[in-house]
Formats: sequence, structure tokens, C-alpha cells
Amino acid sequence: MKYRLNQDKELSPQIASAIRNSIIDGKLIVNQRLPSESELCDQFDVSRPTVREALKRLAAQNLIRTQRGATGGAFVNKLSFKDAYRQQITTSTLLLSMNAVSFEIACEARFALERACIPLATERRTPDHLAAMRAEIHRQAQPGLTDESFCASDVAFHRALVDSAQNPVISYQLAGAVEAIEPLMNMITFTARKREKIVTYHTTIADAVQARDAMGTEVALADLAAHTLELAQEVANQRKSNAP
Amino acid sequence: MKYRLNQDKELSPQIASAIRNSIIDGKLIVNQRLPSESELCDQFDVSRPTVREALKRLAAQNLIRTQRGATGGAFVNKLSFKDAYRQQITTSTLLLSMNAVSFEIACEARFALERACIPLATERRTPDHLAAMRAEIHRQAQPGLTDESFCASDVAFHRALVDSAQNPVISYQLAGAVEAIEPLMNMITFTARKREKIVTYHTTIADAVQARDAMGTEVALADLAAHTLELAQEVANQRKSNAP
DNA sequence: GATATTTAAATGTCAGACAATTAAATTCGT
DNA sequence: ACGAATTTAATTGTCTGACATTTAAATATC
Repeated sequence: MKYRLNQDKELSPQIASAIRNSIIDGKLIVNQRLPSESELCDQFDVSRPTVREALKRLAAQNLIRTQRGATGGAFVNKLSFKDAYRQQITTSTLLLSMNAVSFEIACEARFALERACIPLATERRTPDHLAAMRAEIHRQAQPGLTDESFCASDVAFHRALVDSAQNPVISYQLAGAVEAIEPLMNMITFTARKREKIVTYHTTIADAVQARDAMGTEVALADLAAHTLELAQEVANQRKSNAP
Repeated sequence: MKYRLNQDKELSPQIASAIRNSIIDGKLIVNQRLPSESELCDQFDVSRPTVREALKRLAAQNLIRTQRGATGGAFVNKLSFKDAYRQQITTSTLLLSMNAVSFEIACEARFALERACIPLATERRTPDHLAAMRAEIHRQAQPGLTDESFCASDVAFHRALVDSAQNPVISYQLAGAVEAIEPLMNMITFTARKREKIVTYHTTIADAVQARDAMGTEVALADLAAHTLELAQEVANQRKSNAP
């Protein structure tokens, strides 16, 4: 069962595509073993290094895993939500930095999308989710926290909010939006007074979620969004006045 | 400037990580040329096939591109929104199918996230966006359309709605949510009556967007979400009664 | 000075080899 | 006959060296 490749193009991407398509439309199912490398060499009529380059492309997308040894080989990987999160976050982060996406655009996207989960979050939040949010708020109120730790805690708070919607697909989709903005937020210096204000907003949000008050949560989140934009504006202005 | 690898683990992932990190934290900037393969061999003290496997991993993530010839080599790629879309969609599609995510969960996520862009969409939509939506509605009303084409048009309609928010980050994030559900939707058979009803919803949505009526759009979208779920339920019930 | 040719540098591919890993098959001792 | 140790075979991981192909720059030619 030979597979015909276009010899005028690079071979390894074509091989990777062929296998990827087999996975996507179910000809290869999860945990199924791919043919061994030498069998693939025969099938595609190429050398082993070329086959291996193709397999590494698929491994980079977490589509396959490989095992050495007698019963080893390449296996179709069950793409876990965790792996997908990670991919999403690196891609989103790079996308923002490489395309010089402004803080305004990124911030707008992030809060717009986060708002999406509020009805479900207020309906389904458990004591655990509330506790996670409160814990981060408590952490943020502690003095001596570095700006980076403060940002990390901020992200954790919002992730807890998103997770309380208890829909893994939403959590996955929002991972990119929430996490990718962290590097941009890290450029802001958080004075004690600014932190205090943010903690207040977070508390309002947590209270509203606890009270299952969707409207209240939306309003508080919108306020926080506006406030975050102001902070970024300040930083931008300071830059402008310092530079020239 | 040698780079020390852990010789007890596989080498090519380590090399890929090292280069990827250099890109992420800006040591390698967009369009910069990486060292040639043989230079990388020296730096990491490995053979060329191993270096190449690492480079193919990065190429699979669209992080680099390669050119042959005298001035060729591997260059840091500017990750385009288009490439990022595509990656998002394949990852999301595979994630849904491999984890056997139910239609309910996927549908809930999709409509929740889509709702996120409505305030911006109603505020910023242009005649072009409206025209795009109307065009898809018109297409959906034509008889003789296959179920697959109908679904594709459905996706296109929703993409037009999302795009009218005019925030590329939102469009990117929602690409996964909107497109990945298409294979699941394809399992539904759309009778003429069902199509008619969906077209009505779409028209209501388009009208509300045109009127810049955020509330109306949200309501219409929620109705459509409920209706879609009902359709899926029907299919599930038919399955159940046919099977045993 | 314009055009054709050569050259050099780089990636793409191949062939064959050996190392490392792992599970199964085999052998050996009791 | 059973358990433990050993061997074997299959497979991926890596290396070496070679050649093909592509491309831009350098050189030669008219």
C-alpha cells in the first residue's frame, strides 16, 4: 500500500500531513500504533531520516508519542486538555508579542471573553472555586509581593473564575486569552494603592459570584477592565514623557 | 558558545526547547536568521539529523521557516494570525473528538464565547460585515444545499458575526470555538423545516446587529443556542431508539 | 555594461551503521 | 514444573558521510 508523494515538494511535510489527516478523520484512532519507521519508509518510499522528520513534526503538536523497545513505536496520542492548554498559551503569547498587539486590544479581548463565562460561573461555582478565588485575593493583599508574583496571582484568580463555569472547553479556550496577557501586564508597576484597588475589585467579583449575581459580576468585571486600561494608559504616558 | 544538553534524555526536544525559549524571550527576533545547521551541530554537539529533527519540530509550530540556497537557512517566523487560526482549529477539533466531548458541552462553550463579542460587534459592525452575514443567510435559504454546505455556511455566518467585533485577538480565540464544532454539527440532518427555522434566527440576529441592539442580539443568539441543543437531542434520541 | 557561467553555501535527501531500550522468548537452576 | 536470570529480537535514537538541489553572489565572456 504505497502512498504517492509529490517529488517536487519537500517530502517530510507531506508525510506529516498524510498521517495527520489519517488521525483527524479517524483512520488512525487513539493509542493505535503507527507502522514502524522502516515500514513507513517503504510506504512512502523515502529514507528513515525523512520519515523521522515527519514524525517529529507530529510529536511537536502532541499528536503522537514514541516508545522505544521491542513493542515500541509511534502511537496516536490522546490530546489532553492540559497539553492543549499549553499549546494554546505559547501560541497566544507569541502571537501577541510578534504582532505587536497593543495592550488595549489584548485587554479588550480578554475581558470580553472572560465575561462570556459569567452566567455559567455564577450558576455552577462550588465552595472550592470560591475558596480558590479568595486565596488569591488574600495573597494579593500581602505586602512584599513582587510585581511578577502579583500578576501571577491575578492570572490565577481569573483562571479560578473561568474554571467555575465547569466547562472544560471554555477553560481551554480562555486559557490563551487570560494567560497570554500576563507578560503585557508585567510591564505595569503595581504600587500599594493600585494593588489595594484591584483587590477591592476582585473581592467585589468574588462576592457577586458567591451570591450567584451574574449582573453584579459582569458590572464588577467591566469596572476592573476599565481600571486596568487606565493603568496601562498611565504607563504609556510616563513612557512618552520620559523618552523625549 | 556551547550549549550543554542532558545526555540522558532525547536530544532533539531539548534543542527545540532551547531555540523556542530564545524566541519567546526575544533573544531571537522576527526574521532573524538562525545559525546554519552545521553551526548548530557544533553549538549543541550533536549530528545534523538530530538538529534537523529539532528544527522540524519548530517548523511544525510555525515558529521558523527555512529557505534553501546560498543565503538560505532557518529564520524566525512572524507567527501570523492566519497560521495561528489554523493551528487553533486543528487543535480544537482534535481535542473535541479525542476526548469525546459531548455536543452539549461544546455547544454551550461555543455560544457562551460567541456571546462575548456581541457588545463590540453591535457597536462596530460595518456594512461589509452585515453584507457577509446576509449573504450566508441567503445561501442557507437556497434549496438543494447539502447538509455539509449548510453547516459550512452556518460557520461562515458566525465567523462574520465574530469578525464584526473587529478585534483580531477575539477572532483568533473564537476561531477554535466556532469552527471546531462544525464536525459535530455535521451529524445533524437538516430538513427543510429545520433550515427555515435556523434562517429565521440568523435573520433576527443580523437585524439586531444592524440595529446595534446588543440585548436583542444576545436574546436571539440564546434562542438559537437552545434550538441547536434541541436538534442535537432529537438526533441522540433517534439513535437510542434505533440502536436497541 | 549586459549576459552567461561558475562557484559556494545552504538545506533536502539518502544509505548504512551502531547504541540504547524494552518486552518477549529462552535457558538454567532448583 | 516453576522462578529467576539470560538471551534475543524489534524498535527508536543517534552518528557519519555522502550526494542532490536550490539560490545568490562572484566570475567570466561577449
